[in-house]
Amino acid sequence: MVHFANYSEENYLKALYKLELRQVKKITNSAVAKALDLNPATVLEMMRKMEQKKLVELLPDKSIKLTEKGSKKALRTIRRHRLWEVFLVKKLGFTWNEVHDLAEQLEHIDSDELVNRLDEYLGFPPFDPHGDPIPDKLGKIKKQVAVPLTSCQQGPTYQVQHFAETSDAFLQYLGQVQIAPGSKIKIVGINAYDQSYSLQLGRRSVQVSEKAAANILVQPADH
Amino acid sequence: MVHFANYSEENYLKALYKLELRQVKKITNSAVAKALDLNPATVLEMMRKMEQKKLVELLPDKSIKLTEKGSKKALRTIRRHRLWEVFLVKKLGFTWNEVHDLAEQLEHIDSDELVNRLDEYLGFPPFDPHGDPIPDKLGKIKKQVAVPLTSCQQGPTYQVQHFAETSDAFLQYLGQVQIAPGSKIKIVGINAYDQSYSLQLGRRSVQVSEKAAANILVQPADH
DNA sequence: GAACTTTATTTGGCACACCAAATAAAATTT
DNA sequence: AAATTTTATTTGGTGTGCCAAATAAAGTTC
Ligand SMILES: [Mn+2]
Ligand SMILES: [Mn+2]
Ligand SMILES: [Mn+2]
Ligand SMILES: [Mn+2]
Repeated sequence: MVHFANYSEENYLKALYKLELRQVKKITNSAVAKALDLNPATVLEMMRKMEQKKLVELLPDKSIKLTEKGSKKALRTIRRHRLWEVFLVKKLGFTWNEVHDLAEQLEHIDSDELVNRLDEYLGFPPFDPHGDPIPDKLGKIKKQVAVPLTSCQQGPTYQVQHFAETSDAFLQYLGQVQIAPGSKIKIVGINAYDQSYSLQLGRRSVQVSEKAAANILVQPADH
Repeated sequence: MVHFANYSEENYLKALYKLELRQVKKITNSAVAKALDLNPATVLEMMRKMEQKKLVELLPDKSIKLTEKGSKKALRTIRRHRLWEVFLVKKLGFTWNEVHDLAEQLEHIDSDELVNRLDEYLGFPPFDPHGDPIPDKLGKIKKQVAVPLTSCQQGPTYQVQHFAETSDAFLQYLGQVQIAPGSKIKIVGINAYDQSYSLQLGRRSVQVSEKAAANILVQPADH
């Protein structure tokens, strides 16, 4: 074969889409490199190729933007990924935390017919096992709404979207506990005495007040 | 990723396995090249790498032989291929002639856990939609038995294995109609008057007597 | 057994997706 | 505004799989 479909390209598109979703202000080569664990030089090279293919625009301020075509393509891959995840959990009995890496492979299987039949077979599920919305055949996807951490359960991983407050004090506080847009958070427990939240961020444990938690807006992490 | 699992290697292993199954007397680089539609130089190069990895033996007479390790690995890929084919037909409603190319992609998804669960989900099917046996978890596969063309139906493609007669006259006859081990045959019809068989070989149509058909031993072509 | 034909191997190259190190440009600090 | 730090880009690689053309070896025919 030697030309392995669009394996890499699809991964770049997904990464870009997710950065845009996270409202990263300026999507740079290095941001993408970090997201995909690649060298910035590699990303730059690829971005130029993808610009040729009209999948991205490289703006004068060096930021990268998906074109309509690029977005559509990213959503097709995300659709596949999430539908395979549903299949693995619902039909093959995997648990939700086992399926991501497999879906990372399956998402690149190149056939719209296959994915549409899979969708039908699964009963057109609107969400994947992690709570993320599944784009439909036409690429329409439910807007992901960020919710305050106070309305979330223990267990799943959430990703910080933005904050409901912008005071210096709050932002400084966030810096202190190292919570930023993009951070992945698990709720470990809620203190029965003062309603404060015990959170897990990677290997770090932090404690935040209920007030703070109410201002942290998250959505289910899509893995 | 850049190191796409063992995509190519798996395809070489499958091709070698199938050539051995067809009892090709001497499996050469060019035979493999033809089977995979590659340049012989490419195959040679790959064979040397695979020899290093103890997947094949390169014999003094320049023939290629799978090692035990190589065979096992080939069978794992064949198992995946055939199970996915069953899935596509039984669960997603594809027809048996639509599934091969998809399975060609799916077979390279790297997870034993996945394929074993799929096997279970499908109820441990012994055969794929083309009638080929599916190796079990341990790589055990039912010996494929060749049957006379006279016991086959119209429609599916069969592959010639060997012949029940070895007379010069018969072999010469086969040469004339260009039927050889490995040939793919479809039965187009059986003449009601003399029981002769109308066969399709690629784009060639040939007519053989019932007597000849009885001596042509075939098995379902696995695509 | 010489000539020819076929098959195998070597050689040099290519595309893709990647990286590390050097340099250039931009942003930040002082 | 200089100096410093950070970020972006260029440059020169690498490994994997592939090919075409040249050469070498083996087989076949005469
Ligand atoms: Mn996932
Ligand atoms: Mn992926
Ligand atoms: Mn098949
Ligand atoms: Mn394959």
